[in-house]
Amino acid sequence: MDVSVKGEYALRAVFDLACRNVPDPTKIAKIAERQKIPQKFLELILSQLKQSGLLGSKRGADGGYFLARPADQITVGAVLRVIDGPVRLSRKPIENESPDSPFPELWTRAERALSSVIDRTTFADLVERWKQKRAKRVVNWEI
Amino acid sequence: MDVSVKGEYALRAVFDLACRNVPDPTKIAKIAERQKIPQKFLELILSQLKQSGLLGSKRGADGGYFLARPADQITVGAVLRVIDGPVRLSRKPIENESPDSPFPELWTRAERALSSVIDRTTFADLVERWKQKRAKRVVNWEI
DNA sequence: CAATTCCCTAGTAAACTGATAGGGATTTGT
DNA sequence: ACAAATCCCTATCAGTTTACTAGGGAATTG
Repeated sequence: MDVSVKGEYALRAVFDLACRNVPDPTKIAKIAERQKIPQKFLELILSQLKQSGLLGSKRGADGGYFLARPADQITVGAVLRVIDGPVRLSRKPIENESPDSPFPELWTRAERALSSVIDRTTFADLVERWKQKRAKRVVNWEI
Repeated sequence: MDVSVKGEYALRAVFDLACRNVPDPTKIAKIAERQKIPQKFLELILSQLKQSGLLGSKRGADGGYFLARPADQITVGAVLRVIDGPVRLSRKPIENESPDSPFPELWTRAERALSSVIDRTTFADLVERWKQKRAKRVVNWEI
């Protein structure tokens, strides 16, 4: 029922890329440093995100990773599903259970509720909210 | 992000008790048999549920387990929290993260969404829906 | 052409999961 | 009183998963 550490790393990494919404590639090392993620571990994560089509990459000097589409078309749910697998409460339909169990319906309702948050929240949303929060903070500071 | 097998066993066991809403204790062995749960494993689960106050028990011949309160006052969420720990998407607040991260807010929104399902669904609800489904099925059969 | 970067495959210690084993403590019908 | 039934408790364990680390190979570029 938890998002793994790997999943959180993935979210932080994509958020990092979404923040600087320039098309220039960002190096793994930079992301790892800024987000405090073990670099070699991050390599695996970014590679997975690339293979699933969320990120693009460029090799060689001045290479790096970048968002494969605009930040408002990448959801939190999409990233989590790539890294942590299907977002569900129960595991695949259980065998030993009586066929008319009351639980499958419960699970679908729970999953819909969850999905309504993570599949409707894009990284553009996250960046926007984050900027607003920062702005507010600065104002309070100045007062 | 998954409910463990142990968690599902716990739900099935409590549901089993909620179905026969008599105050008579039900034996572990009976529940294990009906719900197809390894008996020794179920003992651990029921013991946990008892220590957390959701179930009561009686020893000796004609002993067994029973609901500690009416089924409409026991939620799915309560059972899951006892067995699988706090129902949350992210683990406890992460240290290495920048203090004004956009994620904590996301997690609370997700948890609220999840909670709105599992903490509002009681075992009385589950039993009722299950009975309605059975009834419907029988009607369709007869047609 | 050599430096830089991503890319790929393995390995691995520690924790967690889903059990099983073996008995001990209590109650109860008789 | 006593033996059977039942819950109660601790320990153990194989298998899987998690969170990394290691080491190099492949592509790109200045």
